[in-house]
Amino acid sequence: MLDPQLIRNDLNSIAKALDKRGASIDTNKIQKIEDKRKAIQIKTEKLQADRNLISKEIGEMKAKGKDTENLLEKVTSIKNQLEKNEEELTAIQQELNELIIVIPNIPHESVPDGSTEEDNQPIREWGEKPSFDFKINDHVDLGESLEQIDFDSATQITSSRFVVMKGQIARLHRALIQFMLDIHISEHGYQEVNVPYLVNTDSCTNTGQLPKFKEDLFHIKDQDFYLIPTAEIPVTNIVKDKIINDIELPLKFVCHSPCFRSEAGSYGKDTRGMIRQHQFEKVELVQIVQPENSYNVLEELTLNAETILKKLNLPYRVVTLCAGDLGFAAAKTYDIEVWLPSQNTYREISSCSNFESFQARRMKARWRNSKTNKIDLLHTLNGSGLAVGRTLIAVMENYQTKNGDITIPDVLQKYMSNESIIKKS
RNA sequence: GGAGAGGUGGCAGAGUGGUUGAAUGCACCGGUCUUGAAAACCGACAAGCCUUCGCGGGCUUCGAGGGUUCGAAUCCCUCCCUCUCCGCCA
Repeated sequence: MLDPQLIRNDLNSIAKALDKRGASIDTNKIQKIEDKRKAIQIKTEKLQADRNLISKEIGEMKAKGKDTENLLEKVTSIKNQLEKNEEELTAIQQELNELIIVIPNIPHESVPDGSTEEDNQPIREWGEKPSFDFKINDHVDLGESLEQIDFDSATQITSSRFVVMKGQIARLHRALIQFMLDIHISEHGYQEVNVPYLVNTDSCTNTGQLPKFKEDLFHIKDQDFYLIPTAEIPVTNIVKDKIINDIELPLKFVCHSPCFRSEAGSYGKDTRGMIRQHQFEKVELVQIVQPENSYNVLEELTLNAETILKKLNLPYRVVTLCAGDLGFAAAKTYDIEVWLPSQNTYREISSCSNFESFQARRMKARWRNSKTNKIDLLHTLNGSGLAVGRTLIAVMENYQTKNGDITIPDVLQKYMSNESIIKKS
């Protein structure tokens, strides 16, 4: 959520900034409702003050045993007016809130202009793309001929966009999770957390998935819970309604979790293989920081995610998302894209964002400055470190051999009984 | 699932209709004292919102929502959560 003060005082500059990301707001409508809100609120609070004063007086009179008939009459007429005003105020505050809650974050000044993926700005590349002296396969062909990836069974069990992994591939998948967690814990100083995979409406609203993107989520109707599309939701909401002392900051959390996405609206997209699934696993990095540090931390967090790819020796590049491609709550985002030989292109494997105070304001996550004793909103950041399914694909494709086996990256071998190759069993 | 108890400020814990946004203790912050620290003493100490250039003034909030009342932390209703015992269970 944007700062309500800003909305009140400088609506036009917000509109201008949002224009950059291709979002528009009806400034006239908002201004009109805001003006009305102000008038009604002032009037309502005046009436409340009057009522409080007289009620207090009645108490004093009664204590002295005096007659209160006059005062009661007076306060009754105030009460009737007040009820009407309070109703009106509630209604208009709600109307205003509904308008404000769907306004996306303002892009940071360093975010490049642009409206689509095409305008994203590559900022660095790492690693050497492998060259093969044989005809390469994609992960689907590799996995199926190894008989360790089974889409048919998954479809039978549930539906399309699910997968069954078996044997060494399943183990490799798990090894990747262990590896990622271990690096982030012991080399990058994150604390591991294990969180609920079902979350309530409030939590989803705080991080920005609701109310606007309900159709992307799986919803448990009976309980009004949602399956998490990312650990960002439960992990970030750890600081909901909290005031954190600055000596405890930054909070750095790493969390492995499954993620569930309905993928509504991506029907024709990535239908082959494990690129886009309804269920996948992810190791998520979350940092809760002081505002002045958040852009340095965005760089740090992105590098933390990149470290995994470096250690796996997978070629990748980092791009800065242009304003038009930014997610709803993000002020700035770096995407990390891994090289997929079968597609001869880079594919997103991590998205690292600074949300500034956008999420923190919604969840009332604040910190106390121990020098001034003042309270202020925190900044929140997160990024995948990394998406496990897509990392698995990248390993399979980049490490494939001529006869269809897969070499196990050195850093993963200790998680797989020191095996060095995945073969058909 | 059954029976009972309870949810109050950073924490602990008073408060059952009227000047209580809330006693008291602890923690935190400022000060006195001290070479320094501790102790002791003194003082300050919730958040959000509205209004104002500022000083200031006002409103709201005692799990959430509704109700009764001139007035609710306190009474009534619904929901959520926590704890204890029993049952069931990975």
